[in-house]
Amino acid sequence: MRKVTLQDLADTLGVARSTVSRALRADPQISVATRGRVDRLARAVGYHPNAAARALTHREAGVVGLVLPRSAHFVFANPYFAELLEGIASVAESVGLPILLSASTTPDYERWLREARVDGLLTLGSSLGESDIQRLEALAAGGAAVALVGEPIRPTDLRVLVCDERPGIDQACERLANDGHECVTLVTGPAHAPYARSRSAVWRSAAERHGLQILRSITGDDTFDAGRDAARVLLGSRCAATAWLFGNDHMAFGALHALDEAGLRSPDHVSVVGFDDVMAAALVGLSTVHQPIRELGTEAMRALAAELRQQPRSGTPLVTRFVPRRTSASPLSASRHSSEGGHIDISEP
Amino acid sequence: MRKVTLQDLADTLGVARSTVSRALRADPQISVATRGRVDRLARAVGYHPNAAARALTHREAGVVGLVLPRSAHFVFANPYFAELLEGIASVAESVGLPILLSASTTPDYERWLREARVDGLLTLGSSLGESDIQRLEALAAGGAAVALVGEPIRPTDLRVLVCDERPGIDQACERLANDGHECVTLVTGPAHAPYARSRSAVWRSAAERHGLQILRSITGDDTFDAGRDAARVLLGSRCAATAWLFGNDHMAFGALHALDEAGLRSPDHVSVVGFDDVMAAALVGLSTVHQPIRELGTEAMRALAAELRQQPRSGTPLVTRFVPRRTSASPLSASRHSSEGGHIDISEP
DNA sequence: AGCGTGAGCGCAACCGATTGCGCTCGTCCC
DNA sequence: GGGACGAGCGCAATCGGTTGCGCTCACGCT
Repeated sequence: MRKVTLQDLADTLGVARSTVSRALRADPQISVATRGRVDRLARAVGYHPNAAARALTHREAGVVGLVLPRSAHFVFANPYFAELLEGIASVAESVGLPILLSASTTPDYERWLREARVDGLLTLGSSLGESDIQRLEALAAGGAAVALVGEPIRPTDLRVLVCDERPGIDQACERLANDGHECVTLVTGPAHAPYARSRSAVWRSAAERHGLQILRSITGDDTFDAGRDAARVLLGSRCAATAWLFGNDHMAFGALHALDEAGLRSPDHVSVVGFDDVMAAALVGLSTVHQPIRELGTEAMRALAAELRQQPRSGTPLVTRFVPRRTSASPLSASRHSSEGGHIDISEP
Repeated sequence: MRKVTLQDLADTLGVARSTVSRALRADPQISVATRGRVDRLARAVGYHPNAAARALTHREAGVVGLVLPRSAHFVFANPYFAELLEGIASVAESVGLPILLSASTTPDYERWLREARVDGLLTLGSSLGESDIQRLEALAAGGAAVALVGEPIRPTDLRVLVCDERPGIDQACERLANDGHECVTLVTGPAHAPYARSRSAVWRSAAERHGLQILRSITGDDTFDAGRDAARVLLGSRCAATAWLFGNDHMAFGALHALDEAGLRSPDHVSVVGFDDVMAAALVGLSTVHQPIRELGTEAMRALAAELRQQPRSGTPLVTRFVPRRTSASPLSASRHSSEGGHIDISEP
């Protein structure tokens, strides 16, 4: 792949490099005649300006970094991220900002900024620790363009994109209460993740508001397996809860699988409510709190692009809503065992 | 984010730019004393060499492009790609080659090569057309490093990574035949995609070898919906096949969903066999042809990295095998309707 | 003292594109 | 016919790092 340069074009046309450059950028101070010759030749030989040289003079890479949380396995196994990435990728393509993928847990992305390899960062939250967030804030405070999606934190220099979890969660609790539920179990993300603590708190307050008692509270690492294991524990301990509330659909799916393994079915044995409403939720009939995941991704990418272009931008607020499906119903099944109290209430630290 | 340059370091130390550069690269012709001073200062101010400038002199970007087939939706919705990406991303991280994501259906990747934005391309097959492949071959013939994964084509300048589909498919057909199946249906990917034609041909020859008659052959676009629709058609037409063979798990899942909708169950009504063995397959008990997807991704990335470093590399051959699970069994169910022949055999063009 | 030697560093060109400035024409006007 | 003017283009510096080459010393040797 012999790369053709501006100088090559200039040489074969017998003009200066600068003339070719100006002609290609449609500079009016170049005659239409030469511009035509230049354009034709450039097209003929398939000339494209060297990205590195361009980046050097323009002082911008024209690339944004996408920071994935945790391992690649964690991200790609979770359908929530799949939809999020879909939204992000589609906008990235339409605004012409290629995405550099940071599959690392290590702060590679910080180096990328310092190397000017990327102009900004789009960070996917939902498992960042306090320290990660502080690091990002430091970068943003230093003038870097950083957007954070799905991480409910105090407003700072970061562009934070979230949707309001409260309406959907409130609706879910209201519905459960109306259906006759009184005791529930909460299974949320890791206690060290701010996002998980926030969501957990929202579930708690909504439950309390609607008179649902949280018999037990479990935290997992947001994976399918964590949901499955939590369900096994609950089944094994004969918990009296008539509904299980989850921090995300992925864990809820794990729980449904555990129920299936045990020969039980939701909502007959227990109602199951997720959070996210990933596409598969509709397929398996999971009752869940709908979150416009794709929009979350597109809005985040658009916000970042706007910041890079120094354009102001008013984001449309995103909001959640409860979507009742098969896995939530009245707790009327006879297959439930009532407990005589004494269940341990594991509240997170 | 004030970027600190080599010149800045040189100025504060009172030495030449070149000295700083050499010191940082541990050039022996720089005294240990100055090297120490340089290193210390560089670390103190958090210096990182500008990626664009480096790329310009080194004549390589240190980045590889990842070309996703079709739309972002198509890719991220399919668990096969999730696992593939997982493998690719993990190796990319370990060999220090950032990934530039081409979410585009348009040949952006070609521009990236010409702009020297990437040093090589990793292309995910499984839905490329003839013309796409020819374009890639042209790029490779022009000296570009191009790897193609999951696309069984004739050997060329491309590094092609596939695993041998035949053993697993043969085992599947053998098992079905042993279980007493005689008539099957084949549902594979789009007829215009070489990979799909190849896989279809392998299924056909294996079926023939084991005395399985292919009553009907349907092509879909490899999506969940395509599988669901194919199943609906089959259910509606009361096809006599006792087993449905799929080109991938994703479509098989769609079919299982259609069966569920119809109040039917596999293998009671019909045996279902997929291809890929994505993680979810084990969960739902889908009988399928196992393909080491993650290894496919890691091997492809490693092969590309080796090519970029001009290192020879011998890939380990990857192979498939049949994994019987719940959805395949003997065709003994009474709920099946025998057909009186006359079913149309839709063979692809 | 004179010379050679080599360690240690600076000068400057280069990668490829962009851009301010100045040069060279042709044209028009008085 | 000579000067002013502007269209059209070239020169050269610049972005930040890399690298061949040459320069400047201190030192050791005869």
